[in-house]
Amino acid sequence: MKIPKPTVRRLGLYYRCLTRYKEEGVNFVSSQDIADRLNIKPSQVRKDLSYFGEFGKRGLGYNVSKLISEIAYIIGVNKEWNVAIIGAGNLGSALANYPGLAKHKFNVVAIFDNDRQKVGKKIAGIPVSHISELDEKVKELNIEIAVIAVPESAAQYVAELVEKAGIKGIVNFSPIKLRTNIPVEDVDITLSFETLAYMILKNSPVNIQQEEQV
Amino acid sequence: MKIPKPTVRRLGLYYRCLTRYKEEGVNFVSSQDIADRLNIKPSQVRKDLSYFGEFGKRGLGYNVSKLISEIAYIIGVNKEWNVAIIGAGNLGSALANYPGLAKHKFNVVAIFDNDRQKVGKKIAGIPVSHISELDEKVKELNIEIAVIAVPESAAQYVAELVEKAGIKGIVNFSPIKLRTNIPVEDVDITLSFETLAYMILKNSPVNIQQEEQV
DNA sequence: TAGATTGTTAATCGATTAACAATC
DNA sequence: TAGATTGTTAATCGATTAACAATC
Repeated sequence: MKIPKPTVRRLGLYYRCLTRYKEEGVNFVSSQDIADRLNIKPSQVRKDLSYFGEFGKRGLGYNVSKLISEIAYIIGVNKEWNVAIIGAGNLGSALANYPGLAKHKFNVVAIFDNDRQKVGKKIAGIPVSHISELDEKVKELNIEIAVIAVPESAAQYVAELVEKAGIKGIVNFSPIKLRTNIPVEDVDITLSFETLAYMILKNSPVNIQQEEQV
Repeated sequence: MKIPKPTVRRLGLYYRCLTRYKEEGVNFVSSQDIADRLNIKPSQVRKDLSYFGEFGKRGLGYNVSKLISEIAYIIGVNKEWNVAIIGAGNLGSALANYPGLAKHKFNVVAIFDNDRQKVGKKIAGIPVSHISELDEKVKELNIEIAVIAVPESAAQYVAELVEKAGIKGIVNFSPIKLRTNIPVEDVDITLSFETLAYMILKNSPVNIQQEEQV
């Protein structure tokens, strides 16, 4: 069955929401409870879960611990992932230092750059390797995910190297659409700022733009 | 007229794509040209632009320079935006140091934290202010956008402070859904990794999960 | 049993795409 | 004029939501 992309993304949100409920000592929740916290509709929650099985009890709701482990299994959060960061610039270093990744079992185990000056230097305790060592390190360290944090001009080329090296998926921070045969998730920070800028302009009550859009 | 959210986001993509065409010395492009580079359909491009006006010439296409300035005006890129980062942790410092923002005229002019230890220290040349100075600095520096890079537990509270201070929009890096009356753009890095993880699992040819989803 | 809440169907809503007359 | 490409309508596709029988 075809699973809608937004459903997959929401699965991650459910996972977190349920983790919070568990921390609060709650054992059972209804789709309504989850929906309220996430600002969505309860039928959305039930529909999303129904793609993967029947996890609830009618009249009762969902067992929090059980649902957490079901979702963890579906989205692969029950597994550790080894991650390589390509590009040891500002963004790359930031991600290597970001504790949120390791917390979710995405372990940064290698950092690559094409600048020989940077090779050998440590970022977040990890020595930077030259990009030419990619194939070797991917096998050695069992790397499955690559983060692309290189300038736009190098991104497509790097994506191809990454795919050839046998990496299984890419989180792409560069602002271009990569052409690959492996899955890519785009995180486009600048685009988010631009979208926000548009929404702010549209929001302002006194605004020439407003007129044009009506 | 109601503009679809995806259209607004694509406007940013068109802007970049056109900028590249301009750098390449191209004067006119067709919707087909743009669509090819972005992996979308030409009718999508024309439809998106049509929400805002008639910018092309039939038989000829679009004047690159003219379309760039039209889109810049629509999404507010022709304007400088002053940005405050709330949270001087790893993510906050990374964003302050990220040159991609200033390049797109999103100028980080202030950084706030509630940790007195950090106040006064400089990040990317900007001294960290205590969060209690928010109102004052927002007026003084004409801050319109806040970046929320604080832990989950503080995010909603900070969002309310930000709104009260008169900031017009939020880019939210915390993993919770903020309840505000001003526009919010969510950048959920961990969620992107999780979504990728799911896609990788689904992609693997030999996989127990695969069975369940069919 | 009565009340609550699921899982699922069908209706609705919104976004994408194809098709084509208009026109450069 | 002939060829190309727009702007826009209508058809299609996909995702969300309401509604409700099933059932704990």
